[in-house]
Amino acid sequence: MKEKAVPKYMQVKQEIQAWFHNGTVKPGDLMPSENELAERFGVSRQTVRQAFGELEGEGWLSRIQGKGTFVSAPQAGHGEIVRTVGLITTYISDYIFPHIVRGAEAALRSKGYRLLLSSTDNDKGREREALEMMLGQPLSGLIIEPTKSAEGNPNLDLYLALEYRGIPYIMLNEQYPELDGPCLKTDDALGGCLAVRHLLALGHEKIAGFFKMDDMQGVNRLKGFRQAYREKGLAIQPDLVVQYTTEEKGAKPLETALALLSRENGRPTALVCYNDELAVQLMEIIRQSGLSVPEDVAVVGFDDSSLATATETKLTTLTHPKSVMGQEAVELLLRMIEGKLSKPKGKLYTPELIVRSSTKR
Amino acid sequence: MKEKAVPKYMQVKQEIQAWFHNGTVKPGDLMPSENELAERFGVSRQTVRQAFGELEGEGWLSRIQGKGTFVSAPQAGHGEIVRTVGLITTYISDYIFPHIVRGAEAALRSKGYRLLLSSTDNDKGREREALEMMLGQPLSGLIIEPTKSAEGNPNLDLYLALEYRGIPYIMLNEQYPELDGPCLKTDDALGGCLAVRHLLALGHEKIAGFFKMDDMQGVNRLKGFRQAYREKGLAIQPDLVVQYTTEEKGAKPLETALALLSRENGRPTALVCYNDELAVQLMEIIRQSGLSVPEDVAVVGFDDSSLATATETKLTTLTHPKSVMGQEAVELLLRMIEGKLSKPKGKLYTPELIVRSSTKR
DNA sequence: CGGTACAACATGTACATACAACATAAATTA
DNA sequence: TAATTTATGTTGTATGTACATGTTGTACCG
Repeated sequence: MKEKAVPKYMQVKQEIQAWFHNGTVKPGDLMPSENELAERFGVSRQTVRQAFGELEGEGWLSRIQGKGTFVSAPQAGHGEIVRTVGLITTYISDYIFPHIVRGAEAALRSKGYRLLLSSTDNDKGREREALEMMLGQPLSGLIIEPTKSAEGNPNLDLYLALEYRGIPYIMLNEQYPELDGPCLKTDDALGGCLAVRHLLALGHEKIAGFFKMDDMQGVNRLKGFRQAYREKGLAIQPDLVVQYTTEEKGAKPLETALALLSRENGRPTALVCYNDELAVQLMEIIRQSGLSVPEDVAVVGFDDSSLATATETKLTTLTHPKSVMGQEAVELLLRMIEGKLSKPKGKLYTPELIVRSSTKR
Repeated sequence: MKEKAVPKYMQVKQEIQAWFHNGTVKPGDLMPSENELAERFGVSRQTVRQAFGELEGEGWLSRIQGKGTFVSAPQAGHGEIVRTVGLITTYISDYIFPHIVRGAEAALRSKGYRLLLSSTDNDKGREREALEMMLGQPLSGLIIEPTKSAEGNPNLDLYLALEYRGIPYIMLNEQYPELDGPCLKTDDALGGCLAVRHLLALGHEKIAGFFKMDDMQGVNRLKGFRQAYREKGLAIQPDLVVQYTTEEKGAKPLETALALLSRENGRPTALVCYNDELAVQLMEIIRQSGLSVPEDVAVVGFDDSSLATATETKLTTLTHPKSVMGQEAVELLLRMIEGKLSKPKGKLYTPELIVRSSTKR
């Protein structure tokens, strides 16, 4: 997955396009001269010319020999009503995201809107690409699942461009702290809390937790995990809390689990997993360790995905709105688009614990 | 006599345009290389490039790195560049379809195209809705997975509209018999054949097959199923072939399997399942019948989905290109869009048998 | 015979230079 | 003062070089 081959003139072009979006330059303005930009970007004048040439071809700029280069007025559209909504998720193919997409698509189709889809693979650079691509043509509104929401927002300028252009948008699952638009999410802290309360009520004391810490969902689920302990006046054994990132998810949590499970004493009797995907992997690890679920080790997942019931031992997990979230996001967004909403408010879904056969005692 | 103000690149451009008009070159032709023209016109390669660049922008030429410059088909371009590709699948959220979408999205994003997504839920009415919606605004091309491809095509008029408007399209998985566009699919008959051959080689004789018959994939997989029997000179026991439709898939195959497995004598020793999804469900049925996989009953699935390895008993299954199919569909479509393909041809993927622990003896 | 490696050639990117054409404002001149 | 010239800065044209990247056919090798 290496695509570092972005030509300079393309970078220049995108940078300049960003100026249009965020209002650095306005229609009618005189652009800096080719030579000045060349020096500012550290490229040759020819390279700037190539970028300008494409932008002129696309109608963003108009050049007048001897005078300078000007920003074109936003082509007063063909008057056509745009009925297209963008959806940017972190992943498309994995896990619960297809259900979110599905819910959104169904709701949009029933309203006569088209769905533009893109994904970021949890990479902020790709998030930028996706936003720029969507902004390149007319758009009614946007639904975005933030990328690595716990780590800041380098694409803030593009979100401001959205607001500048009056395109409403909604966040899914988490909100960037820098922004204040509406957001639909689950009460992840409560979910973590419910999971641990359930296990404590079953008599478990050594409960290990595995959380992905580069998005707010993991952070909040861990927060709930700790809160449940506090409620009981218990202290958490630090080495039973495993934190990892997206990049590490293929190995670190599995290896750590294997190490924890092979302990002679102090072996955890229950695992709280960041999501069902990890839970299923850890159940496999448990089997390989010669232990069984739920007799030796109880397991709790998150999201109530299809994986939860595909395995032989059905997984105890917490619900996630999934397709309902996609659907309601669209409904809220369409009301914002149609201007029928004064102050859009997000929604906090309350997760429910589904007790199946992976927890006991 | 100061009319010498015609730039060289403009003269070159006009000269080349004359070739289009007087038939010196025809659409699809390969233009002489930049270097050759530069020499012929007595100008530098850069000057030729500038002329070519404008002609490309106006739609006369298309350039392919490494191959050459080609004369475009005369399309009544509104000049406006549309870079949006539609993708219509039967389902979005389930099974292998997210992977196809993912492959397509990644390929499109890297080429600067946007992806319009819709789904039909395997319903021809919704397929019509989706097509109409996509046709409602400018579109570069379309990738479609046919709905119930074994049952005819009531939306033929819309496909003809696509051709009339010069919008290229590609079929996935199956092709409507009425149409003859390019199609990417797997060799499902071979897949069915491989599955049965494998089981016969293991000594199984009573092999039951479960096939969804309202799309061509199921029909072809059954065809391969029967062919493998013929090769061995064996006859198929008719009641071991279970056919069902999308609407029946929730109950009929499961109930029939339960009935077959509870037979005193004549119980099948192996099941060939339309796909992994059904295979996992049938493995559950087998467990409920007090039997085990693969000791009592062997199971073969199709598509090598994530379900195949999520279960305790890993599933023997046949590969499906999945995301590669989405990616290659996009690559083919973009070449068609850019007019760089004279006669687009589909592709037939060869499935491979992945032997895991669900087959034995 | 089939696969690999490589050479040849196509377009793509980047930089450099030089001068021409044009617009504008300041300086000069009638 | 008004017209003209000049200086300066802009984009436009033209050419050069160099290397990167993608495609294709051929020669080679197993």
